[in-house]
Amino acid sequence: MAKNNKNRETKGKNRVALIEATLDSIADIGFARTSVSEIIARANLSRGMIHLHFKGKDNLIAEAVKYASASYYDSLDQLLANAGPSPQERLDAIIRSDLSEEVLNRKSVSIWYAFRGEARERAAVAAYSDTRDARLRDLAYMAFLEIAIEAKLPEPEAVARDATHGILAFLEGMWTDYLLHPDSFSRNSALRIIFRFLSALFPRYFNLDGSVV
Amino acid sequence: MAKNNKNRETKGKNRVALIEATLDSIADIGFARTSVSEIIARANLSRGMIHLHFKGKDNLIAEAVKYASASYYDSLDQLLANAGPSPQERLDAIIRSDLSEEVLNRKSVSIWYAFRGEARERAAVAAYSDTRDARLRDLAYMAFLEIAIEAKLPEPEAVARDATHGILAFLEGMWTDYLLHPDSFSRNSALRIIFRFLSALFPRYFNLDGSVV
DNA sequence: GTATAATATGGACAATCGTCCATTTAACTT
DNA sequence: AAGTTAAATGGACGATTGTCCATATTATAC
Repeated sequence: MAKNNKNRETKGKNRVALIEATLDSIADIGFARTSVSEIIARANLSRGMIHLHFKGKDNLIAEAVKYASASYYDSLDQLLANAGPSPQERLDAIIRSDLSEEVLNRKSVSIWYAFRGEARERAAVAAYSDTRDARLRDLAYMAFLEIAIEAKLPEPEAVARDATHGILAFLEGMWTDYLLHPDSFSRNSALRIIFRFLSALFPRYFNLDGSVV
Repeated sequence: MAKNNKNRETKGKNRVALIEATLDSIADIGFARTSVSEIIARANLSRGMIHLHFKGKDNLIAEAVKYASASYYDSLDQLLANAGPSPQERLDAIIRSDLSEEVLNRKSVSIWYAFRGEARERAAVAAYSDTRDARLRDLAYMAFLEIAIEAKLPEPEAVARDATHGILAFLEGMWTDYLLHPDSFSRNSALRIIFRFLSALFPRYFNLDGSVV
């Protein structure tokens, strides 16, 4: 037992090392230039390791997609745990988390866009992130619906649906902004802009600084 | 003279054929799998043509970036020419154009994201699109500023700046939406969502269907 | 119609790709 | 301590990469 654990720990260590070297390479030099030689050089491991752990490069890439997706949602979940109870506080947490340095940084945004840019990997990304993406979407929808009903807006479901779709598109757009202009990108501006739009839609629940309780 | 023209026409024809074959391949199978062999097969031309017209693959890719960028802005400009005179009509035109089938379609969105995903090509994309992007940004800013001043909003410059940034991020987000879910994406939903947010910010200038005159 | 120059072809080339395996090294069991 | 199993190495392999050139073809000029 103890032996197996130790063995598996070592094995797992190099497995993860390969995945992280792959992601590093993709973030640094792009998907197209990320070769087996590049990956093993970054991981300081020998050629055969990829075959041993993943049976081939394609599988390694697939696992890297899974890993990156899981990392994103894990970070997000961790930050979301601190959200206040009110719907506007929950939305505030979603927005701030998705724009936080822990979730949105040069490496993560590069990796995310690299995978999306490759036709073959888009399906893999979708497969591994759609269920959890749906959960996030649901979280936002419920919060908006609560607000729309309490604010006695007409057609609260339609408002909540559009607001949810809108906020997620907004966040996506901010990620693109960061990818294309990482130096001039400002998290505070991004937050203020989103909250400006939200405060126009739900004046009593948001202002330029975030949620109002 | 006449000879040179005819020669140059033929030459130019194959030059463009190579660029378009490159873009087709990138859209279809991604950047990483787009090889010289793949490109010449799609263009029905011989191996040496890439060297003759572009001196190498890297240069062909660079020209393809330029070409794709120019195509996008050309389509956009053409559609923007039909915009009405009022600021809200100009913004309406920007939004509708950027989400029109002519500008936003499976091929264009695939190409755009493929280039952005490749670290090496991000700089090239930025170089060829930033000046014209700035023009679009300026167009939107001027329109929003006009509205914000006329509506007597406090701090009209700040409002216009945020609204501009916000709308462009919104549009970016909708493109991502289309990339990830091309089948379920709805142009009408995208438009309604954007106009819902805009009508909240500027109630007398927009409603759910677009600009109000 | 012949000469000249531009355009196009397709294969040769070294370099690199990803896969796989014979071998060595390390870990664990008894 | 010897034996057994798992992990790791690094080179061999054929396939494919992008570049480039000798050659053929076509278009223009004289």
